[in-house]
Amino acid sequence: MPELPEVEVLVRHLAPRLLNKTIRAIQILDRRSLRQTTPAAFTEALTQARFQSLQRRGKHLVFTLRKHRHSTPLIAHLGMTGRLFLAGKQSSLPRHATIVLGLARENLVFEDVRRFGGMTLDTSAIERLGPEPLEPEFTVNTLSQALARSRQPIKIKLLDQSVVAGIGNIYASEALFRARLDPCTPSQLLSLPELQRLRSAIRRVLSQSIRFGSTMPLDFGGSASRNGLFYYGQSPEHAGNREERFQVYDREGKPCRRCKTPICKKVQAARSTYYCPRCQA
DNA sequence: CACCATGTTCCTTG
DNA sequence: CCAAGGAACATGGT
Repeated sequence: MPELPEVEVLVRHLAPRLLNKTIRAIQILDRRSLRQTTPAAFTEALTQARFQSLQRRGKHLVFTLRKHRHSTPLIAHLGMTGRLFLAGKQSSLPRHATIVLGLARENLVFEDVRRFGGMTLDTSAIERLGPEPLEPEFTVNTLSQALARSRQPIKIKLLDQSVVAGIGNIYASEALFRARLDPCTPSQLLSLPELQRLRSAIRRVLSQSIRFGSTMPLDFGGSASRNGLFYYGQSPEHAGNREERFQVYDREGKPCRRCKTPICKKVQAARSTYYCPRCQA
């Protein structure tokens, strides 16, 4: 699930549903999902705390809770396979549920098959993030400065969360296709017009994907069998539309939508990059 | 069995 | 000190 658009849609879904609700009980089923804090400290800080706000920063969910007139931040990251959802108290927990925050009538469930994600009270990871790509702070100037001294391929640099926050492996390829840039271009060689195209392409593809919903409709589609667990983006028109949503990602060998040339795949920094060899020359 | 997967961090090397 | 590359983390799907 987790790149900026998916997290954003999830945040918009959860925020109004959590507002002013109080955590009554906490179950930590797998302490590996707790980062930089002990179960005791986590439970002590959050039990009887009330949800005041929920925002997104990069791929992180940032909850602000209120307890004894103090604000406590709670950070969640979904890693590769993390999910966060509200479920009725009577519904059974999924196999890989790791942390359950019990509210009055529902549970906020964190589940994570691979356990690359987690929750923490430590905000330091947030502070190291680069600008929010959809905010005015993300300018050609800041992008240019972040890339100026790097010879690394631009595709790899886009995955660096200190350059710009929230882009992952899917949207890095998608943004470069829309900007018509070769993923292998050394970052410092990008011209000003190219950087403008890249910034604009990043903003367009992220905004469009937020509008569209989740990139992982099948994950949510399976929720029906889980009785009561629900997610965003599970409307029928979202089923099986991965192919329509992406211009290049996971489309190796299929015709470029713009020029019909077969899409290529190559490995950079141990991750797959997809691109059109003609449009992105 | 082999390889691949939406992410991040830590260690090593230059 | 910094940039860059690679392994590690853990599990499931094809």
